[in-house]
Amino acid sequence: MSSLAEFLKWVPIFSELEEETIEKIAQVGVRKSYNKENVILMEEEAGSALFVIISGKVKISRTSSDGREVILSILSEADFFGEMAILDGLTRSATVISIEDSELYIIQRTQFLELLKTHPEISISLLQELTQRLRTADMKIKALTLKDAEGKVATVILQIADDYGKIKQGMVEIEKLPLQQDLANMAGTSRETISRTLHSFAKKDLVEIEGTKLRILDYEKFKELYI
Amino acid sequence: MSSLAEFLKWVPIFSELEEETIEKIAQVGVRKSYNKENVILMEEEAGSALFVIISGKVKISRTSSDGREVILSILSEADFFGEMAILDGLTRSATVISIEDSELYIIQRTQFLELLKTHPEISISLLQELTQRLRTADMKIKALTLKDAEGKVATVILQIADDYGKIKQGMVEIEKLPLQQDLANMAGTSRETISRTLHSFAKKDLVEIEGTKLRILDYEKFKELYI
DNA sequence: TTATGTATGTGATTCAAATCACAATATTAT
DNA sequence: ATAATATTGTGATTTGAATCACATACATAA
Repeated sequence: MSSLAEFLKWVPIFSELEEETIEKIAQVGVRKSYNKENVILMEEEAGSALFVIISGKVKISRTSSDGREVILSILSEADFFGEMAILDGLTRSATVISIEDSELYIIQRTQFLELLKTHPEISISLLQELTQRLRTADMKIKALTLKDAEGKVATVILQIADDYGKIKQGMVEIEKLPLQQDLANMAGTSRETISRTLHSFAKKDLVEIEGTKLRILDYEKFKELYI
Repeated sequence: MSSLAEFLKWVPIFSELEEETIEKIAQVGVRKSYNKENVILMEEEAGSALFVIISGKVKISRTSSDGREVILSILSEADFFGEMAILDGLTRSATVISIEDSELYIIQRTQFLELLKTHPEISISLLQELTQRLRTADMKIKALTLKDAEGKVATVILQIADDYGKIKQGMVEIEKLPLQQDLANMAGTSRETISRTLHSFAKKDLVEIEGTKLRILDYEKFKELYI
């Protein structure tokens, strides 16, 4: 089994498939590397493909006419994107930029649609993934609508922790917190508010900050306080 | 063909199916009527089913601990809800309340999953619908993050117009605008801000308000100004 | 019809958070 | 190592929109 196929087995939407099918998938796409801060996809761009992240991290964002940015999500290893344009044929609604050196596996639209047709079980996994994303989006809308700055920041921290936090002796540790400006663009606040809020969390002994690491000292309590 | 089946043919996720399949679907569910302002589903409730709106309107909302409400969407005839809990098996994340007398068609989880298995083409339509919802959610997140009150109100007005506005001599008319408090809960602003903003739009000759009707005088211009 | 509740309009006030401004650190390149 | 650049911290000020407070208009029921 090729190493690419080994990897694809870990991608949720493919994990239910038989080995031979995965081997086939490992042949229809191409690998491509991107340096940090490279634009992978542009808003309004036509043409479509499914992108699976082999390694690295990317941010999905939308930008306003005056240049301000909202980061809709940060994706990493085994996550995928590009499925919306494939499914409804409309142009891309967001920009994708690598925030670390990244390697992607790219499957063209037609090949992916073919896969969907021949392997309906992929649809089910996809439906589950989209459902999950909708739940997250709804949660974000709720936070943006009802919570104050502190609550919004907490929501973003919790989301990052869920996505790639590691549990270390009862605490949840985020190895490498995004830049404050990126956190601000995720939370819908200003960079200064992120700085002040993180320090206020630390003063309340809810988190511990050490360089670029952030530890949530009592995850359950933190969640309860701000969800 | 039963009148219920006639109706189901118009529901996007079923529209691709053969007549006999639709007849079958028309037999596995039950019809149920709800008066205005009835709670149809509660947040955190377990158990699941797919609900298709035969007539009427419902609002999907989430409520904070202090009672403030975000309206995530308003659905009407041929729209459906409840698919998230079915697909991922988690509890409901939102409350559904009728805002008009409504009639719903309810298909239980197991029956619906069975349908999905035997008719994979439903998955594709479902994927398209969820994709559409994700696009809308992302747009909302962008608006809530980047736009000022005026922009948020405009976004909500445009969304309502897209959902059930009617084109009348070049203008887009919304027959029955929701209450200002509901608009506020959709836009993430206060009721007073809705009142002031709508009047400001009217003063700028962007819209015309007549009782409960709202006409967007130049839809394209309005869109361009605020999207 | 009158009254009783519901929804809307609008000024005045308050307040949370954005913005501004700049110092203090970190990080990266030369 | 030193300079150059990027990131973070923090006070002071401004500002947009929430809140408060109440008048007016509109529905619905008695």
